[in-house]
Amino acid sequence: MSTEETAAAREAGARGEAGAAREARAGGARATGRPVGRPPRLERAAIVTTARRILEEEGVHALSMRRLAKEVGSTPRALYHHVRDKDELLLLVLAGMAASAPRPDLPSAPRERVYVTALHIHDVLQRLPWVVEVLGLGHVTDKGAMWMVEEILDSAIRCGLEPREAIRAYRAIWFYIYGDLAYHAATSRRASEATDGATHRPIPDMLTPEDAATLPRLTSLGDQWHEVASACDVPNGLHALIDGLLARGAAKG
Amino acid sequence: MSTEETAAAREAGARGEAGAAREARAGGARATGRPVGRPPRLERAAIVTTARRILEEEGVHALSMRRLAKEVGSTPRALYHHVRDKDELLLLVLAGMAASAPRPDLPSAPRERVYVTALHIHDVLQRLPWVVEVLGLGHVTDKGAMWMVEEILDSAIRCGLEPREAIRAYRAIWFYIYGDLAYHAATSRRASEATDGATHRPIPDMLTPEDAATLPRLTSLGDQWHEVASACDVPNGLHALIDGLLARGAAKG
DNA sequence: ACCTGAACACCGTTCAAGT
DNA sequence: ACCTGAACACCGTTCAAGT
Repeated sequence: MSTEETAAAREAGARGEAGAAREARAGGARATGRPVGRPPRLERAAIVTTARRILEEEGVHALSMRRLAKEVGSTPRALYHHVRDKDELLLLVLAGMAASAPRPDLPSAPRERVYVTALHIHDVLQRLPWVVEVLGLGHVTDKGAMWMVEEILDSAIRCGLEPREAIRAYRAIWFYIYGDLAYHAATSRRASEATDGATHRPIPDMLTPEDAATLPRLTSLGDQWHEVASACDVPNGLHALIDGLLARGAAKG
Repeated sequence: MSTEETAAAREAGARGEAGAAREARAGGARATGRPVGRPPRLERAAIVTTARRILEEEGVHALSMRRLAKEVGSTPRALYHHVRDKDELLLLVLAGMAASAPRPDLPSAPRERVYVTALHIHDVLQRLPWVVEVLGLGHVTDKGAMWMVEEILDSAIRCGLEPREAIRAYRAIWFYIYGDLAYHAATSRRASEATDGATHRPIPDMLTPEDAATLPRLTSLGDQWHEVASACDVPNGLHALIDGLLARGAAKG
């Protein structure tokens, strides 16, 4: 009971004090020793854990408040005593996710530290497609992931970038990683939803013979497109992007 | 295309519909001249146009089949005679969007052609946030946008990249652009939804004083983060990315 | 304080008819 | 062939009570 309380408090504390205070009060007693109202049957931690399981197993589209209520053996209304709304629930599920992957060993050369950290961000999130979907809703980063931002900023500055250039470099790296993950999340989602033969039609599949004149490169590429598109090019792309970002900083300084 | 036109006009006129002649067309008569069933009151084009207006004015979350049916003066079921499902409707709305922006003049140097085309993609889509949202659902590109892919591939190859390196380069550029657009779409969506004071909290806003030791760069950056993040850095980021991509190709060849 | 059942205002999609 | 009204199986969220 007490361990669950601290777990809930930790979870809530990741984003604010109000939730933690409520959890600490719940099931407790007044100064008189009399229990204060009905004791809780549900715990925030149980709700969040079940929500995370649904997200992991079936993705963000499968998580509804009604479904979640059923799985924790309660009613939709009861959930709203523990989370303000679905948005807050998603934030709570996100909190602490970064800690699920061990922090990698980093090389000493700062340029390589940028690269290895960026690739680590990508590799961790690639295995957690639901996290990418939730981030796509516009939610902030888990605080446990902040060391990665710090590392990229610090290494970029040690490579000669001005602080604000380093911020821009971090953001460019993040947009590239996010774009890759979001693209693959979207295409695999569509592929799994495909009921009939209308599978996903990537760029060159909509070409007709008369396009050969105006789109010769795309036409001649043919099957190579699918082959290249199905392989992961993020290591190569990150190297190119980081080289470009650091070179532009070095040229100025 | 004459007898059935009057029939349709009569039908629609009896219902008090204005502009009935415009709607009388497609499903008309056989070679026999016999009308084949009830003439259509709805046209696919009208449905798609109204859907596009809703998307432009209020974004993808505002488009529902029921709302759309109301706005075209019909019922939800009737829409399904003209589109297979909501997915097909979104595809139809997307088709032809690329033609809405004039094709820019391109410089002659291939490296600059890659850059100008990439920036054009970004600038066009930045003004059409709903398109980004629909693309995020995993839909394919409008065929009218294919010249941009062709241009980037062709110029990259003329810069010395192998065809499959050029594909990878195009994809890296697209992921970066898409990441930037999706990020800004998500944050502005959240900002407009913000009911209470809980506005969007970007990365450094969750720092506490005791984080100064482990996250010194982020701590010292402070307000610079918001300043840099609110400015558009895509031109700079594209230059860096393209430099890196083309240099890596040149190094090999 | 916490929970329940019912309701409100929505979704996408389909059934069974009507014209 | 095209349309309508009603229905099915869902949503997130809230009201009015019960314990």
